[in-house]
Amino acid sequence: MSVEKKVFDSAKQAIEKLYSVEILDSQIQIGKTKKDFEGDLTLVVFPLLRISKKGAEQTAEEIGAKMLEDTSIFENFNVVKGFLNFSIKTSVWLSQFNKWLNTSKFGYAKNDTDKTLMVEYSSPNTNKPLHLGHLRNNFLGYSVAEILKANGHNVIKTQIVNDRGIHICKSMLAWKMFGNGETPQSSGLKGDHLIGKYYVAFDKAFKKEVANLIANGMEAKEAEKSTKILAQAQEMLQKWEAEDEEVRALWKTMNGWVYEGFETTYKNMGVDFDALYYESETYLVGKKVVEEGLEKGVFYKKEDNSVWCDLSHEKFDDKLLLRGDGTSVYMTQDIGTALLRYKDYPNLSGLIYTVGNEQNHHFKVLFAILKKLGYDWASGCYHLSYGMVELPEGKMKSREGTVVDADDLMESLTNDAKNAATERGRIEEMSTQEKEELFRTIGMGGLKYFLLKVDPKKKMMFNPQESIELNGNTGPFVQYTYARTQSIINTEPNFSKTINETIILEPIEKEVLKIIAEFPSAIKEAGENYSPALIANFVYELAKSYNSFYQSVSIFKEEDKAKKTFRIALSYQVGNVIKNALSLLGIKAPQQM
RNA sequence: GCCUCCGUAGUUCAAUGGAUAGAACAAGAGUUUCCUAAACUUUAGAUGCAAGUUCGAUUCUUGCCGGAGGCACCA
Repeated sequence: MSVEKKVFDSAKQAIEKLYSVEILDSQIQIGKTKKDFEGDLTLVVFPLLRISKKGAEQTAEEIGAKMLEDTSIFENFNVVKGFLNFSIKTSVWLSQFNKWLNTSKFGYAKNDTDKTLMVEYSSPNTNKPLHLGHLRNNFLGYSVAEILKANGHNVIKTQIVNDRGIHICKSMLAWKMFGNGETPQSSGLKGDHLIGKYYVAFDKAFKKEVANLIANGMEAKEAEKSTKILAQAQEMLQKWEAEDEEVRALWKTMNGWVYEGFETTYKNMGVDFDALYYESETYLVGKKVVEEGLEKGVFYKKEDNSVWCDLSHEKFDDKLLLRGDGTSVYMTQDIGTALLRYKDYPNLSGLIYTVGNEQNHHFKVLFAILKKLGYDWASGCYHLSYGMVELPEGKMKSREGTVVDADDLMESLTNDAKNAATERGRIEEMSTQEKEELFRTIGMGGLKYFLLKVDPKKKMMFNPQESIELNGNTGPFVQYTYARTQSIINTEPNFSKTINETIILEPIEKEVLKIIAEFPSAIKEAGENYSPALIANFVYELAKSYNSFYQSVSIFKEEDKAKKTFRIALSYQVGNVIKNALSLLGIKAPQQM
């Protein structure tokens, strides 16, 4: 049982005895004591004044005295206004510490195998390479999946590959028109970048044609609808839907190039998937469901043959599900994808969509439609909505060339890490290969931490000019702290994992223990809130306090053997917790740097 | 027009309705005969404005000001 839980139980018992009432757990507020006050844990007594019918200080004194009398874990207590601060006996902390030392995967919840969650992330379009926004998405989705696993759930990582549609045809058409048979091999370009080049080329040609039409006296809106090149792309889409052999063959080839490129990028990112879904397959399921829904009267048809869902009871506008010509829209595909997933995994108790907050409305509507179709599992669907990554000049727009490319950014950070490590690192005796690995570990650690330390719900700013900081509240700072702990362990690998519980601790040592103690609740809260940022905040606090300890306390020069052993064991435990916390963020912890 | 979200030091981020609003970067001042100075210590600096609810408000409510996103036969 954790110290906090012990205090909680003690407080509850004391209050119920003192005032002869039963109280709710929510009325007992216990938190860490703020650092300017004396004590370890604090009970806020304000909510209890109605029960005690006494002043704040008097109530606090009464409860404190009772708890001290009934429970043996307290050293003493003090009262400041309505705050009851407890000092916990050092031996209690050390006894906890001994338990942690001998627990594998300290902080992780037990695996309850009956709960399986699916986490969707990434889900790119196959017409252009991945960018900074995708990085936030991927790191977030991957990390949330790891955090949910640490909370004892089974997790299936998935994505929906948006491999069909007009945007794909645009790249294909431009390649046919301007490509002269260029391939990744012939051009030396990564497949996804090659396709992205033709997506941009399409847009250029399209804009040029529009400009010509306007110059010849056409209205702007009219001109945008009248270009030959767009008509050709639409024709290509129709051929694709009709399974025209030539179009399908080209589509397969070009998508193949993109997948090859993506594979490299995902590998560099360190993310992976357990199950893939392709829009080219799921949209057909969606169409079928919509047609069935129409027969059952869940949806309705307009005069022009288009199919709609009435959502007035949810106060949404009606939603189009099939166009007049029978083709599907985004929503149709999403219905099909969800359905297919629950068909493939009937035991899913939740489906988490990691998608940007610009689609908040889309997902509300999707879930409402699924409910209307009568699927009970719809209530387990959750939109993990995250904020956009913004640049100083505003939002990234791929067609305006203001995107930060994922491959470029990862490479540039690895390079920054290389410069920093060559200058400051302890890497002389490493092989070239080990060095390369380390640079990547540090660079990616910096990038991932940067994107994950911010509350996912909030938008965040990225300034390419300033690049990503490697000092301060950063991934490499935490990684460095880990390397320090490993250096200690390597000096004395055979230390005892049983600590004498009667030793006297320095305040900073107790502080480190208190932070370690919070790891289990950090994992729990991060899981409940789908927030890797909580893990990042936690591990930063831990690293900071350990560094402070490291600076002010000598380990190997300590003459008291019991204390020395404790300090080595503390380093060991801090190292373990840092390593595990970082792994929840998808970040590697280097042995030395 | 309607709806949703966001405004915290110069900048980027924290703070289950709780104590004197925390960090980092940038700025200033220090710490290497000692286990990794990618570290540590330290100074200065902030809740958009106005009301309300509360013992207590960055947090809840309302209004205003400022910013972002959404409401498509786009994905």
